[in-house]
Amino acid sequence: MGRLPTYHPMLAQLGTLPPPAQHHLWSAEMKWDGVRGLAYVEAGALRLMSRNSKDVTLAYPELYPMAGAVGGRDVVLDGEIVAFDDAGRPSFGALAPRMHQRSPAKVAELVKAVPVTYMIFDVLHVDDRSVVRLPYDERRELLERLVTPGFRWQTPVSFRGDPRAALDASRALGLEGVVVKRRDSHYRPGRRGPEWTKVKNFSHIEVVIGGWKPGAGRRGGRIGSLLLGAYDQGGRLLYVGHVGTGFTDAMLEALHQELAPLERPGSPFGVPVPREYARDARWVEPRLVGEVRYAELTGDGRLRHPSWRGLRPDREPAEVRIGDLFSGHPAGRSGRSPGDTVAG
DNA sequence: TTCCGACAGTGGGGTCGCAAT
DNA sequence: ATTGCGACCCCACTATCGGAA
Repeated sequence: MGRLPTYHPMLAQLGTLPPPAQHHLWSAEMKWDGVRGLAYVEAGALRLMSRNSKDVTLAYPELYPMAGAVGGRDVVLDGEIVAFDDAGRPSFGALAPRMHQRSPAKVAELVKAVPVTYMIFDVLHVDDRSVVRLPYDERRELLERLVTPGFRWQTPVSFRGDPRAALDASRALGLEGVVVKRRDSHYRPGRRGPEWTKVKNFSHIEVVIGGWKPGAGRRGGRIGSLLLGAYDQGGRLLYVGHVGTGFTDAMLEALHQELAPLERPGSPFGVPVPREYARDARWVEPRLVGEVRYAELTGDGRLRHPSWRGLRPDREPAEVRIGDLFSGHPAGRSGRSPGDTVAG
């Protein structure tokens, strides 16, 4: 049998849950926060490829035995490589050191510290046959017959029925969200479309603008990003990250107008902002409050995947407390609005 | 005509490796 | 030894354009 063809992973589009009348057309899977990987099992050997078709096999030796768990077939599988933290939740941060590591000795250390699990959710090819034209339901059935779950790999369940229940479960489990997939859809390699829709559990916070960085390219001469802060118990303005997306051109212009008269020579932050950010920063009096949507906080207390929602002129900067980031906002009541997760 | 998909280009938090300082 | 930078990972988002509806 011939060499396996190369596939590019199909991507999900960010969106909202389908309306209830269409629930029977969709299936929901938990969204695993890790790195995408296509697994090529050929002649009993595993090859793992990243989203951009880089060979990352050497970084994940604990997955090699998976080659013996597909009934001796040559297959191409699609899934997510995930590292779990002590609480049993997927942790991108715990996975990060592995992603670029190729040195066998260092990899071995990392495997021992934080082993990964391959969450398999699709099958693209079996022996000489591409199965991407099979509908999702049939590929799932094939996948579950094909793969024998192991300690370091599994085929997590696909939920039928009300996807809202799956989304609620994802939130309760501290997961990123769900991916809903059309049960009659083909696998479209390398494409991003609504037949795979990711629905995420976002949080919202209010932040104080403490400065901004000039942009580049078409953002040249304008705001590139905003430096954000929140006050701690001692009244110090702590740096919580940047936001550089979510603005329309008009919003950028309006912000520029509002920030210009607030400019000041030194940083308003009560603790040093990392040098690489402070270098070309323009500081402002911390008077403006805005709202930011984000996926989660990093280990350093920075916003991950932040996006700007708009100014909050109704808020006082002094009300913006860092404590709101770490407590008092359990996942689930952290300011989600219905529009985030439910189709309108 | 309007709408949608794909793309390019901006921005974020990270890690690692390597060249320049 | 430190710093800067690009290559990879994760990603959100806006603006644009051409073709589908």
